[in-house]
Amino acid sequence: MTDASSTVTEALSEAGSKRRQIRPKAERRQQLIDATIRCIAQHGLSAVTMQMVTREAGLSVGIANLHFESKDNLLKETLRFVAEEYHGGQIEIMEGGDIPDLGERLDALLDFQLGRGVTQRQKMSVWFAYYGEAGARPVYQKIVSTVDRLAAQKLEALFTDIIREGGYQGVDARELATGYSALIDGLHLGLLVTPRELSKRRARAVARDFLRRAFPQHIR
Amino acid sequence: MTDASSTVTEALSEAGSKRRQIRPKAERRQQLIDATIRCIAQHGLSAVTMQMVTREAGLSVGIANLHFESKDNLLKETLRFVAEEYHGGQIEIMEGGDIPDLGERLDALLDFQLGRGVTQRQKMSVWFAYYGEAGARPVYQKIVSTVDRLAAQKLEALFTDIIREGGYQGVDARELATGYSALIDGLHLGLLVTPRELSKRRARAVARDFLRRAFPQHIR
DNA sequence: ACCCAGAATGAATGAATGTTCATTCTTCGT
DNA sequence: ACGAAGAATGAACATTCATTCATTCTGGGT
Repeated sequence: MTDASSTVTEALSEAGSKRRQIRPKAERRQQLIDATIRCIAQHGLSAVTMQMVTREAGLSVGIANLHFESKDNLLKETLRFVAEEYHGGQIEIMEGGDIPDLGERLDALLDFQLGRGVTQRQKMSVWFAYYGEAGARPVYQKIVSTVDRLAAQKLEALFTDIIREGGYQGVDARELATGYSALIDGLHLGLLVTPRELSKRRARAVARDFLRRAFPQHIR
Repeated sequence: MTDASSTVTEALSEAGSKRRQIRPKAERRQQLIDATIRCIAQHGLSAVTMQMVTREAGLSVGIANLHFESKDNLLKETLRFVAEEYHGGQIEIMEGGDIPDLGERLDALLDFQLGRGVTQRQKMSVWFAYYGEAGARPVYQKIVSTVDRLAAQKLEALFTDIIREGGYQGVDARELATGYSALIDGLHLGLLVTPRELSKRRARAVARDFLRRAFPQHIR
């Protein structure tokens, strides 16, 4: 800790050390996925290169093919990670034993979907970069479909509970869930492509409005 | 017309003639843009090459750089074309002197946005391919923002008229327009990425539901 | 103190791609 | 019929990038 060599090592590691470190496979994988996310957000999916990603991760080019077999695979795993993180977060809230009140649970969901800071914007970029390619790449479609379907079911279940609790008439949970999901996706798009026209604040207001119109007793 | 050489020429042109044809600049540009759209839809934006596009157009590689200076420019112009076509169509309907009844005009708009056949799917692919890159490419953001802003204004104006005509209370035209636009974008995404989960029929029903909830007297 | 399994490196390789331009060909006005 | 303007071609070039692998290095086990 206090001897000369470790001091040098730490100083170098902050500046861009040449010192080689051996770390477990799982850690390196995550490190590379995180770097990939940052690169996609900053340069766009089509401009991402292996050199760029490994440089961002502070590692050599060879290592990417050591832990992932190929660039294609790295990109695929990155999508899987982002998809599972995003949908996993939603699902946790929707199942949420944490929040017994259904109206509050809806609020928490909305906050998760349209809240957060810069990080969220990075994830959004990645999200839509893959959507853009999904039309031509069945692999991406499949990854997204899988997690998407589960989240859709949970949302429908939550809406069903709310409809029952509120005794709302003439409302179809499934259709409403489809609409709400699409609305959130569309708002994400707006935040990404025309941030000048659509503030995060207004996006939240729009989504809340949708929910209020459907479940007036539960929202505000 | 009836001599041997022209017969041969026509036969060859149907099979994939080597015969060189000179055409006006505007026509060649459109030909290349159309080919680009098909290539993006089929292979994804990141996989598109100049060879692919010019081959699809039945032309040589050199011609793309003759009419557009570079690949970047061809892609930019293709986005501009798709954006203007899509938003132009919407705007025409919304201004629509053709359809005096406001409810019917809404219906026509919805049909335009979620109707059409295979062609529409191609355009959607292109649309979202660019959205995916927009986060990292200000040029794309600008092209989309420009046409988007105009369409948003027209939609807000139409909603304002409908609100006045129906005497709807506590409804904000601007917020509703933002929500409706986002909903349509989200439904397009769903149609593109998870066509198995979301049929075009159901997408239309969801959008119609949104409008009915806001303007019950005007929709069905 | 020593060793070695395997983690990490990065120069080298070959394939793919955007762009150029010397050349060929078509069309149209005369 | 002829010639010039310029549209069209595609082989050649330079660059960029994913992938490989011979080599180096690290850290835990003995």
